[in-house]
Amino acid sequence: MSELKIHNSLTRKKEVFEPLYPGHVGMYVCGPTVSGESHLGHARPYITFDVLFRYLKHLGYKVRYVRNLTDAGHFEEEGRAAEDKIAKGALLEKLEPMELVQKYTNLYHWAMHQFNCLEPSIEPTATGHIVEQIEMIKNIIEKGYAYEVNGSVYFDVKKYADSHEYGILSGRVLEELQESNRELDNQSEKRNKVDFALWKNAPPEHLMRWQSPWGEGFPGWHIECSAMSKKYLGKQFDIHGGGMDLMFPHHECEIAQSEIAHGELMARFWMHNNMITINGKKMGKAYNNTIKLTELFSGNNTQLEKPYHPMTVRFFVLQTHYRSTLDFSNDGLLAAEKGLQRLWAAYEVLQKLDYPAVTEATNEELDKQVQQWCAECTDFINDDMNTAKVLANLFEMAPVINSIKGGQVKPGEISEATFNLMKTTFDTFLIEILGLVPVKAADSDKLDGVMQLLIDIRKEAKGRKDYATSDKIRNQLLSIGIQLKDEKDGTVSFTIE
RNA sequence: GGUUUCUUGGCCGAGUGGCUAGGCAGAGGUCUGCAAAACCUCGUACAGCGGUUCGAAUCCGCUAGAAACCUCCA
Repeated sequence: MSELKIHNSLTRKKEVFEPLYPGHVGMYVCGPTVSGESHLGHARPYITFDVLFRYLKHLGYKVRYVRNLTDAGHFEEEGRAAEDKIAKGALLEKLEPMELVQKYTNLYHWAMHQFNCLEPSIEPTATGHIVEQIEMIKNIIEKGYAYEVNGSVYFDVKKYADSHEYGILSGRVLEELQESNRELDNQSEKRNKVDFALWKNAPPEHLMRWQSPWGEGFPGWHIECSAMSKKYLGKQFDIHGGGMDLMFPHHECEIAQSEIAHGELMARFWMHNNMITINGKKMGKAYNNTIKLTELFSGNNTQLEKPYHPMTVRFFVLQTHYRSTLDFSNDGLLAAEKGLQRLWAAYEVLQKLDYPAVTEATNEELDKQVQQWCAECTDFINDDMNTAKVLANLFEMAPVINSIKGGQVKPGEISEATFNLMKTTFDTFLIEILGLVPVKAADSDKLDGVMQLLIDIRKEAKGRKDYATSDKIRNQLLSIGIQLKDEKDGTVSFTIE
């Protein structure tokens, strides 16, 4: 029996996972900024960590999964700024930040639901924890690692680096960062260009602002995660996850400010999923190649040949290891769509099969092979969540399942126990851990009745060799996405696209 | 400019020293009224060059190409 190993970005090695407190796991994942619509890039981390959340629960841990919503910051919506100027008098026409937050939060939750991602245990918002953030900043100032300039507060990275490892996560070297020739905003206020803001003084036009000991302003970009993770998971917790692009500077800054405020390394395991690329390029505003999730599901984007079902996307994501880049393409998704369909078909067959009570397998080799495939699923998921390999093994078993139904494998070739193990393995891994759900047609009872009628009519037509009629039924059903399958025993089943 | 990573068969994509990944597409076959579905069989791929080793896709070096981070970003 293998044990769960996780690649820790801190050490860049796979390490055996053991929680800080036996039986409990605290996990924090950086959530989205809800000032815009969720896009394909969001699919990756939240599906990845959903699988981890599911697996940890499967292992029997009591897991507290905290995933924040960043709702404090700059808020603009296309077209809204111009409107604002025109309709200055009407309060309801003005840009109301929380209105946008609500809108995009709803869309994000909807998309996560489509992906069958479990809801996190706590989903704290940055605006709901201004007090905690201010307290934490005060704490850091008291300890002498932050300074105030013109109503803004900055973290003193250089001082921190004198006694701590700044760059421990990202491998950055402070001197090299300082040599960087990039120009940043408010450079003049900072003692060093590597310093980062804990609190920013709000210019008059800034929409979101709060009272603080340093005047009206808003929290810096990194402090919310430190403050909220501490509140709900403690000074130190087990797992902190997020996209690779957050490693620097976001997570590096979190580590530094938490270390000073709480005196401990905030998380023991840091996990980072890799990026999604489109035609080899990272998806992002700068490349103008963003695919929103609503577009992905509707097909309403020039980069898409057709709409893709959320389960196809989830499957597509899980077919690649989370630390590899995942290149998006229509061909890739199309292949995933077909593959998943085949896997579902096998899963449904497995659900319906009656297997005889055979204790001794007559085909010992096959029996052993199936047992091995099942056992390996555990090893693979334990090996830094290798979902690609788990899926590969499930695919290995598809022909066995279909052969039992088709008669190529005789009842008794594998034992009943092995057959049941196969069933359990599919339920546990495909459904429970990987979180894939079968695509169900609505109104299945009535549809079944209609289908049975058509199947009967076709059967009668075939009986009198009226192939024109039987083929018409078959072909027209196919054209609307319902495929008839003539089974060996003469029965007919169907699948809906 | 600095840092890091990647380059696998038609496409996608696992894999870190010796053993078949897997999916999609394609070819042949079984079944079928014909199909579809299902089942069986088929590809000897690891950017190039050199090195280490009994043995390398897997380790080391060089070359070429690509990407990410250094700035909001999942």
